[in-house]
Amino acid sequence: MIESKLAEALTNAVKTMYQQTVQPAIFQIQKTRPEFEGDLTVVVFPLLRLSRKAPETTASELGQWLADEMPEVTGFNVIKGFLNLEIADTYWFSFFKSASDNEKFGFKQQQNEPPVVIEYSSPNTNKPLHLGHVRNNLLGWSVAEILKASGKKVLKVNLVNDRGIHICKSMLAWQKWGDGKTPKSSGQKGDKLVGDFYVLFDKKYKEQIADLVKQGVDEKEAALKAPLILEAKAMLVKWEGGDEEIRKLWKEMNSWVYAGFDITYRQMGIDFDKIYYESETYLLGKALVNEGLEKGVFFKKEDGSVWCDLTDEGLDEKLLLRSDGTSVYMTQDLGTAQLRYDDYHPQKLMYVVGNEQNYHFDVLQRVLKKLGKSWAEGIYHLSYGMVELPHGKMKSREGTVVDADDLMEEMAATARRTSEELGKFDDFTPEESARLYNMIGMGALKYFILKVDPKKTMLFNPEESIDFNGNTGSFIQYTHARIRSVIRKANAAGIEPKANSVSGLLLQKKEKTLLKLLYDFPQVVDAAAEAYSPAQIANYSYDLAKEFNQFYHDHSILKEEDTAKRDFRILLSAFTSKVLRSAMGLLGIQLPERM
RNA sequence: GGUCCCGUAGCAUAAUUGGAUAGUGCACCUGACUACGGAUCAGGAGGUUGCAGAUUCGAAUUCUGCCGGGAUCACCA
Repeated sequence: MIESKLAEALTNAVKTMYQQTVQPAIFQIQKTRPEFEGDLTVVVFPLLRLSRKAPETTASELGQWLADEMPEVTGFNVIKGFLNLEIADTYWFSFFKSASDNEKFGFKQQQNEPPVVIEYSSPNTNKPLHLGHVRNNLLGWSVAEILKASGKKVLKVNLVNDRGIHICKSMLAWQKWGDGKTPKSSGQKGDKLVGDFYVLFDKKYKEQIADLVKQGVDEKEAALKAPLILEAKAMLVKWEGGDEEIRKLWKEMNSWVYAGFDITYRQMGIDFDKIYYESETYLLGKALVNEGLEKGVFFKKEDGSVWCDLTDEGLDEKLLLRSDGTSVYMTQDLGTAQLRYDDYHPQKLMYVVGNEQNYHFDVLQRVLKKLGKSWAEGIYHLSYGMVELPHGKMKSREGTVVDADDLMEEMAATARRTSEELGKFDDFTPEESARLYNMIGMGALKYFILKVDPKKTMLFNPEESIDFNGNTGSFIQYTHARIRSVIRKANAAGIEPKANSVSGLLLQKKEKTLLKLLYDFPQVVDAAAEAYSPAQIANYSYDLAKEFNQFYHDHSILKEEDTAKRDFRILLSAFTSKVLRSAMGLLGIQLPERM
């Protein structure tokens, strides 16, 4: 890499000219802004204490040194405290030759070190997936892929919340009013069917509360005493007691939900290496709590409830076991964390969970540390912002929840409409066009969501839907399709150039900026992995596509008469399409040959 | 009220992590070889980066205090 060579040369320069010994890392070498001449820029302000000279003088001296010492440096200019360096075309060409054929360009080999376990999705089995899950799923999947690309071993895991009072509510409603309805008998998707019964429960429960209030019962008390909620609680006790009939129903209804989730996940294009179920792990937490009691790091109150005192760390006391001995959310998460650690001994335990749970994960880590689990240090909560609608948050009560399946279908339908308006492709079979519209719709959706910095709250406007023009997934897909079209044409004309035959050319301006941008890709992957940010990959992809379009606009490719230039441009285009595919692949977005 | 997060053009967003004149898209104007694919390209207009201080060669970015928005502080998950 040229940057490290420059840093090394600068280290020598400082040693020789200014008699100072420094680490190469102190040199700030960045891309030269397009409005200035040059390729790379050294910021000299931090070096003034070494040179004890004016910024311009220091920059000139260092620039001269580099120009003398490094054949790659063909020129330099100084503006204020910025030393702009020109890098030889031969350097960029040699990069081009070494990288353009490499399918894995930008991807590191897997390092031999403990894995990263990343949990995402984490659905409840009482309702279908919605827009919030979509952001979660896309984010988790993409971060996992980016980490893999940066050389990490990664395990994607899902934790399904398949037990608890909320599940019992759906079950109870189905028992009472379901008439034996199944996904098969009704033709309804399993998660939707179960979700409907959850909603039905809520409706009937509210009616009961209202009746009680009419009879003069206090509203809070009514909520606790309504027959339906008592039944649901009784059912939960039965479930925990292993009641056969209840367990059977529970298994069946959950299986409907899983079949429904599978369809949604498949359509979304996400997957998991392992699925944990809370019903299988919730007991482990209790053992940990007992361990803490024995060690004296937790304490029991008079009513029998167990707590962890975090007041000396600026937090509150945290409940770990109810007075009746049943476990709470925290208890379960302690258990699953331990299990996950035992399963994989990971270097990092990541949780992709909304920022509403920041406090929960802060507490989780602290409690585990109190238990003396040194691996708790590796817990990382990848906290992301909520998705809001123009009128505010999604509220199931107000019917403003955006269903994941509906959304994806709508996206594909919009893609179809747009394509038809533009009058494309009569020669596609129905299957081919369906695949394409799906690819475009999902690409738009994924890009729209992933281009936003994870930690930011984002706004989603269903009416305006998602753009297909400008900074969008479709723009990048279109760019790719156009490149592929050029290459098809070239191949059809019998032109199939090889990278190592390219030589003796000078880079045109747009060729150079494009090539330099391609050169950046590996660093972008690293930075995105470091920051857990698919948004950085999305922004890079957009810049790259935009840059290519400018190049494409300014220069002829196939019509270029100088065959050496023509061949180079074909290869440069092919290289671009490859990197676009790699980058967008990290976001789970496919790029079509035609669109 | 305590703790944490966020305020960038009408809207949506970026800024190489403290670097040059704060980029980009949508929407709005104006243009583009009679298209190697116009879902494209070029140009215009739009900003006191919520406000006020502090730190320094240099601040959207760090610190302090306000203002505004959100989350959380459950024997819910």
